[in-house]
Amino acid sequence: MKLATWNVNSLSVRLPQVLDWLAANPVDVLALQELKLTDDKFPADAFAAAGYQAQWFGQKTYNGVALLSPTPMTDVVKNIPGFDDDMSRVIAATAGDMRVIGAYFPNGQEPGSDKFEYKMEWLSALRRWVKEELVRHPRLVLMGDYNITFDDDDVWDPEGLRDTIHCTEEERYHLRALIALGLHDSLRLFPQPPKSYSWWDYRDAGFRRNRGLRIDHILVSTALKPLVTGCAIDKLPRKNERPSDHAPVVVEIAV
DNA sequence: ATGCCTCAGCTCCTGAGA
Repeated sequence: MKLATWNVNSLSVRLPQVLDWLAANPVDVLALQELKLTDDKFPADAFAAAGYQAQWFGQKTYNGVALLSPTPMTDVVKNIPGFDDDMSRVIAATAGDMRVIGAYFPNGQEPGSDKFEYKMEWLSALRRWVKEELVRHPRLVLMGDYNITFDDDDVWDPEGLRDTIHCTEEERYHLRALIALGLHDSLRLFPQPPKSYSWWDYRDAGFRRNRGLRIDHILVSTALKPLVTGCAIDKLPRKNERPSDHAPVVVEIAV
């Protein structure tokens, strides 16, 4: 199975690019984040014509997540059970015998802000739920835009950005706590080019200068880890005209 | 320098993203 995650920063704008990408990169599951559209505007017909069924959870202007797959997905869950949230950030489904969670983690804006506090609460709730999901579904993939870097290797300017948003110890604590549940960072299971990032600021020629962050991750459960045969960031779509600021991350699992 | 892009929308500016 091949699975991928991509923050498209408006599906309305990026739909042609997503369809092009799927044509060149057939996958079993694609998780999308930042749809920025309401459910009634989701282009289900366009994906169906391309051979993909969809489950989606939209929201006006902000957030919004979806899962695409050529085969039916079941047991769909939207957002974190038991965590009251007015933002559409999580969609989970079973594809084959694999549980897939696509998530758009809160940005957090700035340490100490209300949005940062919400991010911490959201992360705690996610962890409680994923812990339960892992019991029910040993074969589990948690992928999406985490808005958190693991360490300095994920940051183009570790000194300049130390303790800024995406790079704080509080955020990284939560990321390590997810790992401690029995999840594994797919990308780091394989050698990668130095300075591998998944997001680059639109401003100041961030992509051209490779001033980026690795904040989009695919975590796999311990049962899946030995079956993972590859993981990579696909920088090609970032070179498109009118690109998303994020690049897709792709994992291959021998199941 | 609370900006430098990009996107949505209460659209010709503002808020948010990261």
